[in-house]
Amino acid sequence: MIFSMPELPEVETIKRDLSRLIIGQGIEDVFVRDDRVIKSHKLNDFISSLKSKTVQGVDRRGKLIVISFKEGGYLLAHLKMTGQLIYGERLNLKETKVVFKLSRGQYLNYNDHRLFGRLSFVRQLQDEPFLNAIGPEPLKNGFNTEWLSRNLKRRSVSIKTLLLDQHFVAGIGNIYASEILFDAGINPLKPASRLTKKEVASLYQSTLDILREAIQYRGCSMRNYRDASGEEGKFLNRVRVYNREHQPCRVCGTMIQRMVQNGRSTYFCQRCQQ
DNA sequence: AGGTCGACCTGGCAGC
DNA sequence: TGCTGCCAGGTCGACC
Repeated sequence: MIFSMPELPEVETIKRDLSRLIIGQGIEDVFVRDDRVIKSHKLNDFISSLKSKTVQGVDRRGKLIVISFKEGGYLLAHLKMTGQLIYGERLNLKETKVVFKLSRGQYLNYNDHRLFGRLSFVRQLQDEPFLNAIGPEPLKNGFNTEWLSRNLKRRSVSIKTLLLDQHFVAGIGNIYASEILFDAGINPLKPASRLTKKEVASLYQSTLDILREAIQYRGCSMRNYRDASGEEGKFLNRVRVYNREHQPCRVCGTMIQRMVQNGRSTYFCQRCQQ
């Protein structure tokens, strides 16, 4: 079993594919096979709110997929670690938790092996607390060296831990946090407030470079995600440090190390990230 | 209020 | 073989 571990680049890839596939389609029926994935208070409300709605847009905020409807309201999907949105024929797997029947005879399947992910329907985006609380999009204008420099100063936690904090900046997860810090040449243990001006500039540039490269390669592991072109995420072949403990650094040959920060694995090169 | 840690889940896998 | 316990990681809430 291969999982996707969706972070910003993976969710962005899903968003782009779904935009192409489901905009304009109506939801004819909703089959909930496990109501634990539905965040709304009442299951019947969730189903009746979505039936007969027509998809107007598919967007992304951080790692959250936001599907909007012509009639108003939003379907929010947070895939957490093992959630998948798969378009095509109706699936009947053990991990298929919700199935949407669409108007062109195809289906949108929500799979979630470990049940961490959640679907919800909200009338307004403000009704979702997560959306009100998360930080800026790293690939948009509000995120820049001045903003970083100003906000890093206030935080004493390690820079790796801070990059994972969705309230600080949206969309970065455990894989890309390690990759970004390696690319920037910054030690993951360094307190955010102690980054030099030069390191802040590197962090900004590496965040953009790594996330853009990952999106270009369709993320890390979308092997179970089917789209019209049948492509898979290929960024895992390009990671510099993630999951590469005891393997040589691609830059200097030093063995990549793994350590645990706040219960999460961090991969880094001791020599390149002083 | 910032920081830390366990809970939520399931299955693969190492070790005995 | 079969058991135990660790590991994967996003987010929330409890606690200091």
